[in-house]
Amino acid sequence: MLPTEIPSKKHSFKQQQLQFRETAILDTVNQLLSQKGFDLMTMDEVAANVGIAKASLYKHFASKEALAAACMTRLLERALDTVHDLPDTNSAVENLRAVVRWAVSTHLQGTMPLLPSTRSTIQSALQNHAPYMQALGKLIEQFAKWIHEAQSKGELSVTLPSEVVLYTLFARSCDPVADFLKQGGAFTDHEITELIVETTFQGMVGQA
Amino acid sequence: MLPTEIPSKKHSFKQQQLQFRETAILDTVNQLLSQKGFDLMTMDEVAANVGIAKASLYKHFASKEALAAACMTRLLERALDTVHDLPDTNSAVENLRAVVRWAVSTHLQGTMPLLPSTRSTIQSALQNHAPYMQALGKLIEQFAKWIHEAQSKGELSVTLPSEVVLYTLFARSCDPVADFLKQGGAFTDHEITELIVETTFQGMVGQA
DNA sequence: GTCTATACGAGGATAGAC
DNA sequence: GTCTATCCTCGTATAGAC
Repeated sequence: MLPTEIPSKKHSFKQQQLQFRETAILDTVNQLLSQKGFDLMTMDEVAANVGIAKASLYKHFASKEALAAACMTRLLERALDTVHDLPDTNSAVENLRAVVRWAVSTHLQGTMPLLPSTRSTIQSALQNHAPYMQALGKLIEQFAKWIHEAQSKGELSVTLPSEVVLYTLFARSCDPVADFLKQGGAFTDHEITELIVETTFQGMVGQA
Repeated sequence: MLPTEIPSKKHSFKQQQLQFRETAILDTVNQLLSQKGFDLMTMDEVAANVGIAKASLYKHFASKEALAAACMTRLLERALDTVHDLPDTNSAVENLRAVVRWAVSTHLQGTMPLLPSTRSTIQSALQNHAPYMQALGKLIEQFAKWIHEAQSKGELSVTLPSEVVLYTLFARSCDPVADFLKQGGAFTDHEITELIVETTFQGMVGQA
């Protein structure tokens, strides 16, 4: 027995509207997560900013954790897109620098949800969210490749364990230095980004 | 009219006990602040860990904010002590490295309260707490001196604005890289500390 | 100045009408 | 699947006895 009351055209339109609203929700969450982090973000706030009732939020996402996980997954997929769009002509280090540049500048625009520090309650929710973990795995795999290549070419210190490089890349994406410098008001977003990329790769001592 | 009922000896003893308990409270808070940060730390937890009733806590400190501020002030005073105890033979850069080393290793021991990121609610409470701001001012002054000296000697990149160096010093004290590496279990605390100090000053590229 | 008990608000989540 | 109204837990802070 086929359903008779809903033509497929209207169904597709409904689906689109649903999709549209979920995108709006995730945009709001993305913004709030970058401004206040998971623990300080409230569902009331999310609902108010989206312009819907809190109960409606729970029709789209089962919990605050699920909402944050969806948002973080979307972020990782965007990161993968960014990585994919890098020019083939880049060296491995140039790619790594480009990723940090993208992350810091996203952070400065206020659209970089705080990456799960060891001190937030999302941490475990993320680890149980398969799509997030899968995207993260892909990203890490790509980074590991570049790190290895850069080290074998001498573009990156060989004495540095690759984990240190990997974690440093992630950590710089939410480096509070960016916030402090922005708050100071003496630099443009672009200048701040370059300063952080530079200190990350060249250090504060600079070239001898 | 002098008080008659309390001999000065007993009074002093009472004072000592009070001091002792407050130290115990601050030790607990210090530990909890480094494990969970301000927003996730609860007063129930503090009271339980100290072994006193929550109401008693409020006899010593007026609010959660006041408690955190006292703890952070004590931390800054310890930092000042550390700075003061550095050998005179050190160069400016060596002093800066020593400070980062102290901070990271304190962090790894679980006794480094998270420095006020722009995303916590303590931020404003700290700015209104005179003792904290005064200690912070002294520390910044000393750092600024060393940064200037190091740059004029060419021990630190001259193209780097001093604010960037200053903020980076503070940021590395609560660098999540340390937590990630510790969680990985592949390195000792000492190794982690040296890796972070090294990447902070020499960068990931290393010496050409 | 320590305790037990409680007031009070905030926030995550749900009920039930439309 | 959107709304209003409500539940319930947790966390800050205080009251009041000893």
